[in-house]
Amino acid sequence: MRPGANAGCFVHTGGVSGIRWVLHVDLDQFIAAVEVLRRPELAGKPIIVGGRGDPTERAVVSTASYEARAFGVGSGMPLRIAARKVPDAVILPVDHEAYLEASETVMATLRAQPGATVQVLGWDEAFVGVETADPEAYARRLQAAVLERTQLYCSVGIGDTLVRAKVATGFGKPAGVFRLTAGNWLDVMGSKPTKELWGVGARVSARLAKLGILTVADLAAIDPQELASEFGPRMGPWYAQLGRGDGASVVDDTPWVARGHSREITFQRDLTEPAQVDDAVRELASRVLEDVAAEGRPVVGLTLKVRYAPFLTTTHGKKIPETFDRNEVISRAVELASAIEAGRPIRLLGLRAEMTMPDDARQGHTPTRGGW
DNA sequence: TCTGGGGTCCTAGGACCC
DNA sequence: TCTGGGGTCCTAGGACCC
Repeated sequence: MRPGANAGCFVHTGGVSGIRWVLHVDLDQFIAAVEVLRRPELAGKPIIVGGRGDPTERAVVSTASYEARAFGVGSGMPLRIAARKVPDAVILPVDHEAYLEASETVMATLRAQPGATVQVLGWDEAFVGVETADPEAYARRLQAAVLERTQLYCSVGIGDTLVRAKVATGFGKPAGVFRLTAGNWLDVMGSKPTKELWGVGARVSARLAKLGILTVADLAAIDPQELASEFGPRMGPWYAQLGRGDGASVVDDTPWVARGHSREITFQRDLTEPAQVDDAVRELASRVLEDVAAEGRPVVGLTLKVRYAPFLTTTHGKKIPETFDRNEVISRAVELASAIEAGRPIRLLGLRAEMTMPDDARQGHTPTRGGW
């Protein structure tokens, strides 16, 4: 996204006249739906996908079907607890390749639509920018095309900004279409808690509440600079903008360039021996190196993440001179591990490698943390 | 018998330099 | 013999998203 390249709506002067719209396409219960496609007998059953499909292991739910969600199961919940809530659930292992393949077919279908600019956000969602006089009709055509090509249902949010389109999708689920613009934003969202906004989580909404800001309408009314003292010069004003639903309206199909790659291992039994830690770090380093090698860009930094049982997480990072050298990276990773507290049980280790960025990589993002 | 794995970006504070 | 002010770089930690 390019801040400043962000003029909002305009009227196309030649050919088909229309306003530029942002559509947000989100597949319904994507992972569960893909599983049902290859196992039709599962249709209508409560399906939980997570980890290796074994609810006795440490793992979490990736997706639950609507039938399972009715029992209170959702993404991120420990698999063990989810299994307890739904005794009859079908529990399946995560199959990344299958979802990736389905996802690529969906995205290709979106890109094939006339006039569409597609910005992929993840396996199961994308922004589509388009000029049209009838965005609802265009949304219905997108849904029909995706369904025909993949047998998957999706919901579509229509907006005059990325934020409004993204939030609108929630009102369209399942398989529906909903439009949010500057005109109806406050009518629809004003009374909702700030946590409903894309980019406001539990922590920030709690800090906002302490300032007396409870609803989206409260947040929309705040002077952006007023939040800067609480949240910093960038995040403060950005939250105020979120409250109004304002922001970028340009869908950017620039191919994504990863800043780095990371790998994590959760141990089924906590590690206690230094030798186990050493082995695990070497294993992580070689996995990360495979991912980095596929990019062909040198490593410039390493971060080791350590989660001690029960749930204290620390990180140890280091910049390193640009290198492709495998042994160099592994020995730096092992060095980082020397910061680990001796004798303390370890539940998770993660290693992230940062890479050099190409010169033409996009700069000056609006804060989004984890999307585009 | 709590808490995956893959990402991104922001902020605070210390070190260091002039 | 007691401490300015501005800047950059680096690390650790926090927050959020799918």
